[in-house]
Amino acid sequence: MQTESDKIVPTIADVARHAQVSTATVSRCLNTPDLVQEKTRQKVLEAVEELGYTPNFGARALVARRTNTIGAVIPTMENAIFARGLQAFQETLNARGVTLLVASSQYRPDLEEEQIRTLIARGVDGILLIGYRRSEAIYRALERRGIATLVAWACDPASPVPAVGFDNGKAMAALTRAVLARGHRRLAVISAQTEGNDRASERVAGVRLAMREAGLDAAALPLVETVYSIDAGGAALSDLMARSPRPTAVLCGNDVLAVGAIRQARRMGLGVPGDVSITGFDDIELATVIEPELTTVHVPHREMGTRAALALLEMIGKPHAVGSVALETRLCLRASLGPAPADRGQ
Amino acid sequence: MQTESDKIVPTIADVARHAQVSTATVSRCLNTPDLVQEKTRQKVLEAVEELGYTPNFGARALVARRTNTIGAVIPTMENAIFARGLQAFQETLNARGVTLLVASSQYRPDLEEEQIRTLIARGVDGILLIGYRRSEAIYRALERRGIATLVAWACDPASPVPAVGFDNGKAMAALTRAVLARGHRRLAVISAQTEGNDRASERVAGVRLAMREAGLDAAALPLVETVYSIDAGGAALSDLMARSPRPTAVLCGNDVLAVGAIRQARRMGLGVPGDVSITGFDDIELATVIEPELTTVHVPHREMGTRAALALLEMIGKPHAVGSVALETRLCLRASLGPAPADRGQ
DNA sequence: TTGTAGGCGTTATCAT
DNA sequence: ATGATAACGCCTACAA
Repeated sequence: MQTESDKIVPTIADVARHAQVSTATVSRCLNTPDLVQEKTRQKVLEAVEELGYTPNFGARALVARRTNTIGAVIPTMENAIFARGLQAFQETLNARGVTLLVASSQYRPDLEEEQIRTLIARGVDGILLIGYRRSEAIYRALERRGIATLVAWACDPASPVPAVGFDNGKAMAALTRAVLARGHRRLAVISAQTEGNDRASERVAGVRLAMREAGLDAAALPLVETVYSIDAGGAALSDLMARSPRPTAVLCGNDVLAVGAIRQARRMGLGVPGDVSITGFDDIELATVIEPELTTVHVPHREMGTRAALALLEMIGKPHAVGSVALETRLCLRASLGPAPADRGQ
Repeated sequence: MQTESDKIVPTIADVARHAQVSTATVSRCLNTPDLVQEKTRQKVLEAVEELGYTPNFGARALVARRTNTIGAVIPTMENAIFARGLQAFQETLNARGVTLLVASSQYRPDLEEEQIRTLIARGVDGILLIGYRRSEAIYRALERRGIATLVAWACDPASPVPAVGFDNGKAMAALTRAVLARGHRRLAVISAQTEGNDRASERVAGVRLAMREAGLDAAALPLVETVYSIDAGGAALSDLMARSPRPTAVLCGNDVLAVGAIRQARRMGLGVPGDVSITGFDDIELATVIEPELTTVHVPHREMGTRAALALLEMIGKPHAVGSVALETRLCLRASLGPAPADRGQ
């Protein structure tokens, strides 16, 4: 029976003693095997095996001044979008021997700042952040320590911070044009909270842009901001449909809200798209599960995660600024968007 | 303009010099503030602020022999179930100043072992694992280092490894009984890969158990094992419905597969539950988005994540085995399960 | 090819 | 209440 106090974590010195060599030789066997003779290497590796030795991470980080760790702060994991991108991000890092440290901010700027500081303190070599909007102080802290910083899920080539993302506004404007092309004139929007969330605000701005292009009054656009959930999307739809005049098309800031809106329409006895067209953004699996299938914008989440990982690794290797990458999004026109119903004077 | 070489990470010595005290005093100010005079503390904290000092994690871990880090290895983040539980797990840890290190195994035992070893090397204080099934060697390695280990998403009180989870087999058996009670006699199952996945195998075993209780031939149960995706669930349904005799109820190992099966039934022109009843497991949001809404088993994912975090922290505090916790699951009877169609001789 | 020894940044144990 | 100093485990000149 092994009790707690028995726990023995072997150190490099134990291995050295066991193999009858110096600690330096052990270290070399593990880090630069070719600098040591076949025979001694054999001996050392055996000792390593036998003792179950693993280098102490802290000690190694202390001297190497690198942790082989990358941090990511995302709003929440409980969201297919981030989960999918993050999974790809993680797989890519992992394949290169880099560990991922994840934190979530729950969409709260104060929490995000705290999380970033924690990651800094942990000595991450690089960090992935969602969107640009945060305090200058944080960016300075990162820069001062030479921590590679990359933004994802957004992309503004004008920003000095490199990004791997896409143009939220442009994509939403394109979708809005497709809606307008079907004759809709009374639009409404259900959005995630725009406060402190540049992705959400840019999407709303995209709708407004397309409306202005079409000569509509963008300022009058009915807009409900709400939290991220299916139920919230439903509640927002109820709200909008109670207004007068009723919108004929409701553009949602993401698929989750859109699915909630469709479900609510169904419960209210409204036909989609007969009575009201509904669109989403992201193209997650949900989009083709709902009936009618959802018109949305496809975002290459996995590609974004993978390329973000590669970009970050490159920045760490040679810390000279890499350029931003804007990935292409794609309109997915599905049954939830139809022609505007004939105007019956209301 | 700041170039890379300018990066200066202040150390405790810099702070000490700045505040004209010893490094010991600085350390005390940060860790045991009451052991130092108000006046000097003031001075030190100012210096800390001014230099933007953060203690070096590696150095601290080296001497403290604790990292305040907990690792988790989950099959994938790209799965609402794990994402949700993990999010709660993370929030709870975070509130207590502990950082989460996440790795994913992509359902591959070899990768999982590698990930666990990486986490061990990083000096995690504790680790969360999904299900029990893995090599003895890994459990030994964890035990030898005194790393608190907890299993989630499963719960076998007989195992020496503590768990916060639920009884997959019992829950699935209960659901199966509800299906049988509606007159179904020709059941079939769509499951995730059972190889190396105790949650999946136990669910299948639960179905068989309930069948035997009802005097049915459990060995003859049609079973399709497939990967985790909506499309795969659909393909599996096609397969099953092509067999003779056709099943009247298809029990799926999780909601994602079930939703895929329902969508496929819709595409094949089959009525659910008129022609075939379909059930899931997990009760994720998807379950009430699909039409008809899905009969499934509700699992308290967030509660599981939170309690797992608390249990792990407790184990780290005083390393004497804590007991396993079996959470209750709940049947959610919804429209996708109906009475067995009248037998028309085939 | 291998060994010796100094130092990485912190904390904790002694003194003072 | 504060300061000097010895670990902690590892890597890497530098020496042999």
